[in-house]
Amino acid sequence: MVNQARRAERRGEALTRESIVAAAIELLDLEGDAGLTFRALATKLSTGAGAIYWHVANKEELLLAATELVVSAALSNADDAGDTTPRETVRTIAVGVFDAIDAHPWLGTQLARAPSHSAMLSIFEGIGRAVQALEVPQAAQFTSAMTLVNYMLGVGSQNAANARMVDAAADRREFLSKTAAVWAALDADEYAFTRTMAAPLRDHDDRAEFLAGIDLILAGIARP
Amino acid sequence: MVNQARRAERRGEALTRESIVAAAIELLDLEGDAGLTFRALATKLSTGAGAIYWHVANKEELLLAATELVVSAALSNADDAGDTTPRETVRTIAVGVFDAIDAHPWLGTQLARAPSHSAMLSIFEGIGRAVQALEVPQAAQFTSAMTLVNYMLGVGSQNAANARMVDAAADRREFLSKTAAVWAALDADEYAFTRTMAAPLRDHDDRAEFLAGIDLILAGIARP
DNA sequence: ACCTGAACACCGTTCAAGT
DNA sequence: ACCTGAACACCGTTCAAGT
Repeated sequence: MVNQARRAERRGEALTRESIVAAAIELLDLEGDAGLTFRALATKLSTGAGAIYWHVANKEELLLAATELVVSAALSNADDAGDTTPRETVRTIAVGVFDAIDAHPWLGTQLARAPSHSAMLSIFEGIGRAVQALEVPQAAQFTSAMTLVNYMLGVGSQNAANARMVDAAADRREFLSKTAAVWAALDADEYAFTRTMAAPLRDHDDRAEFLAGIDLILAGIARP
Repeated sequence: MVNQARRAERRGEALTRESIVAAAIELLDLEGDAGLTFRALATKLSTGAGAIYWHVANKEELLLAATELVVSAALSNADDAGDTTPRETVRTIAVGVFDAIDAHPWLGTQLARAPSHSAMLSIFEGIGRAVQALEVPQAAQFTSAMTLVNYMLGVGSQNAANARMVDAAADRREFLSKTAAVWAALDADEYAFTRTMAAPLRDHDDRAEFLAGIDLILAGIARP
């Protein structure tokens, strides 16, 4: 009886792995990494916390599945871009991952946390093929692909961390200009360089900056 | 009376912020990220969990202090290297951070988690000065320094994650060769590139590979 | 000023019991 | 087969009470 009531609340939809992962993503997007708890998830799905464990082994597996789903969506978008050069392909994949992390900041944390899983492999494969197409010598392909992917990972975790901060601050622009103010006020001797970077920090565009880094690495790859 | 007994156990040493941070680092090194709890820390320091809060605001501040201490030690080592070229300086700083993360895997997670704090600033400053010395044009300095630091961050979080995995596996070599075997067995169409990278993955040296990535970026920076 | 240790409000996960 | 919901073994953090 009580069961039936519960099921009715979720409109007869059975609890499935897919619906659980989808709800987890919604929760992560809305509340951030800390927002995903089995109790909150259970409430959202009108069920008990324990029920989720029948479909998903544990929290790690749930996060892995969420990551995989979001990344594969981003990469299949990138697939449709119809790039004409390998350089463009690298940029498309990179921007795809960047935008996915922008839309789902928890993804940055997640990718940095479990680099060996399937989402990471897909990214590595896509980048690697483009590197091959760039006619990078066999021996340099590993380093080239890894450098690109590691850079993407670094920016991703930065963005995830920044998103956590911005949550506290009112918005991103304000956050950047506050940080820039801190940089500008640093000790003139100890932080001579960083001080001069306050203005670029305040005015930069994250996405453009990210792509500039990709281009820098591509230039290094192309160099004999 | 009971107080006196406690104090005697820790040999009369007062509980200080420094001793707490040092104990936290030991715990993190020995047990990993999950090993640092206020209860474990209190036991190690022969005190109560609540006592720690008189010296440290919360867990985040504690992790920040631990990160700062380890990074500044690594960077001051790098300072003593007596590099002759800016390229060498970049490599020395990069390797210093790499080795610090190698010795303290939790550091990789931590740096990726809170990029705006003081440890990250010190790294950025060191790299930035070297970039300036490379005579990179003003407008490109921000991108150049950020790209290097983000790459270092990406590798760092990878290494932290790998260290977590290796804990489960017997040792690193075994872990790499197992992962390589998985790569080699991937679908021939879907993972054409990654399959060919199984051998490089198995045989590569982390440190050398990391430096090769730094050199790649440096080559891109030097390119007109 | 500094410390104690119980208590609070959470977690992930398990599992007997239900349908 | 699938779900419930109480229970277990943890967390970080607070705080009245002690010295």
